[in-house]
Formats: sequence, C-alpha cells, structure tokens
Amino acid sequence: MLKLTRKVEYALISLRHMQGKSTDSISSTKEIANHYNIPVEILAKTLQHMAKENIIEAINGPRGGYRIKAKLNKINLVEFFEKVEGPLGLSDCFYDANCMQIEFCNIRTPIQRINNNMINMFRSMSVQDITN
Amino acid sequence: MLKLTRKVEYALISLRHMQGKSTDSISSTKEIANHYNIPVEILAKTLQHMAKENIIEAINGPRGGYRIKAKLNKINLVEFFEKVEGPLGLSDCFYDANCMQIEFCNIRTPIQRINNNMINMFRSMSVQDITN
DNA sequence: TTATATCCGATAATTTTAGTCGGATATATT
DNA sequence: AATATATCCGACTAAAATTATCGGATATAA
Ligand code: SF4
Ligand code: SF4
Repeated sequence: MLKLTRKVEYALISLRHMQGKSTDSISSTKEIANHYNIPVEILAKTLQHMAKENIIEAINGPRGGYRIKAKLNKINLVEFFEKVEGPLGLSDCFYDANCMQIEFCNIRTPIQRINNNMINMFRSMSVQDITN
Repeated sequence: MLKLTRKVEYALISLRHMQGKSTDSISSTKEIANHYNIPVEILAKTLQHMAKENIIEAINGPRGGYRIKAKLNKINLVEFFEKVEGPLGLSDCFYDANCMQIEFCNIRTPIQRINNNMINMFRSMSVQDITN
C-alpha cells in the first residue's frame, strides 16, 4: 500500500542518470535499460511520455536519445507524479466520484485532511531533491 | 497512485461508526454493511481480521457483533495500516528485496529519505485522529 | 542506402485488490 | 431442545490496476 509505480521509479532513475552526465550529452533508451536492468519497451514508453510532457527532449535517429529539458528544481513531486502517472490521492473520491460509500461515508473529511498533509509534503520537494 | 485500500477504508468507517455509539453497544457486520453500503462478506473479513489484531472484540451469537477493544488514540496510523493491510512503503525494496534494479538503483537512497518522511507523518497521527 | 534511434497504438501477462461461497461454531431467545 | 442470528474461516473467483510485449511506422546520421 502507498507505493510508487514502476513507471515513476523508471522515470526517476532515468532522470538521475541523465543528470549525472554533461548537460548536452544524450542517453538512449537502450543505454539506460541495459545499465539499470529495466525492460526496454516499457522504459521507451516512459521516456516518450516524459518527452511529451516536456520534461525531457527526444532526439531522433542514430546517435539519438533523450536529454533533460525542464528545470528539475522547478518541478515539484506532485506535478511530476501527476504528469507521469496521473492523479494522486489517498482515496478515489478526491479526483473521481465512483465510490459506493460516498453518500454516507463518515471518514471522507478526516481522510482528506491527511491527504492534504501528504500532498503538501510531496509538493514541498522537487524532482531534483531525488535526482541530486 | 498512493491510495489506501478499500479494506483500510472499510476498517476506518467501521471504527468511526462504533466510536459514535455508547461504549458497550455492539455493532453487527450487517448493520455496518447496510448503513454504509459495503459488501457484507468482505466487511465481515475485515472485522474478523481487526478482531484477531485485538483492535475490536467479537461477540458471538444473536445480538452479537463487535465493539472497540483497543485505545484508538494509542494506535498510530502506521501500526494500524500494517495490522490491517500489511507492510507499507513507497518502494518494494524497503520490506522485500525482489527488485530487478536493486543492484544498480540510483534512487533508492533518496526515495528512502522521502519514505521516512511519509512514514513519520503517518506515525504522528493516531486512528482516533480519523475516527473523531 | 543502411543502420539505429524514437514513436505509437494495440494487446498480453502478471499482480494486486476486491468480492463471493460454503459450511462451521457460538449463543440468545423461545 | 429447537431455532434463528451472529461470528468464524478457508478456499475460491472476479475485477482492476500495473507491468510488460509486439508490430510496424517515422526520423536521421553516417
Ligand atoms: S467516499 Fe469515503 S469510502 Fe469512498 S473513496 Fe471517499 S473516503 Fe473512501
Ligand atoms: S531498488 Fe530502486 S527501483 Fe528497486 S524498489 Fe528500490 S527504489 Fe525502487
């Protein structure tokens, strides 16, 4: 319970990998996948997704790959998680109302309070706090 | 991502329900399931589990049911989550080493730091902070 | 022209979470 | 004693979410 997804982990591993290299150097999917033992295809998807979100930049063709595009210290972890994985919260009802209990739920308000604490904690950290 | 499970929610809903009644009054599975629109069988399992963990107490027979046994303000949310749902953490590797990336992982340490923050946040709250 | 890379939709497999079933035991009420 | 109502509990099934794979397209450096 309360776990990050592999996709998020793969994204962070990749960003930290790229950040450890000189600014304009390019990392290919295969290079990262091999280095960290990540399935190539799913890593490819993750990187494509991050490129679409303008976190990284894709360079096509041979000798191509990706490099960091955004300022990682300007992206907080809530933004990052939502860009990579989608909405975020302790309970469904904070972003999607399909809950059979919602009408009579007696814990929604207290859970929401805790959810806010958690969100604030993640918002107070940037991606760079992980990749550095 | 980062969601509580239904089981945890059902457990909390039940505890709050029981806490809203006079100390020795008993709540049956059916009563709670009907009141909050929760599937009876799965709620039964959840309540049995909590009884085994000594959070609540089972009374058998007709007019039976459950009542609160533990001091809810003495159980912090990490204990509670782990009793109801099992181990807890942002990444598998903090309680189970079956990760293909673990040998070369470059984010384990920073994630663990954040994990500790999260755990501490939940540990600083008691079940009663939700059920009150 | 060729080889290497990203791109991208569709699909499959796996794991986790959620819910169901069947039959047992305990006990208050009649 | 019989009955009805409740918990107990293991095994099972279903659904959903996550994780991984496939097939074929496009871009471009050498
Ligand atoms: S309404 Fe209550 S039970 Fe439903 S998702 Fe929200 S907090 Fe959970
Ligand atoms: S080793 Fe790294 S990738 Fe594997 S679970 Fe831990 S943090 Fe995640």
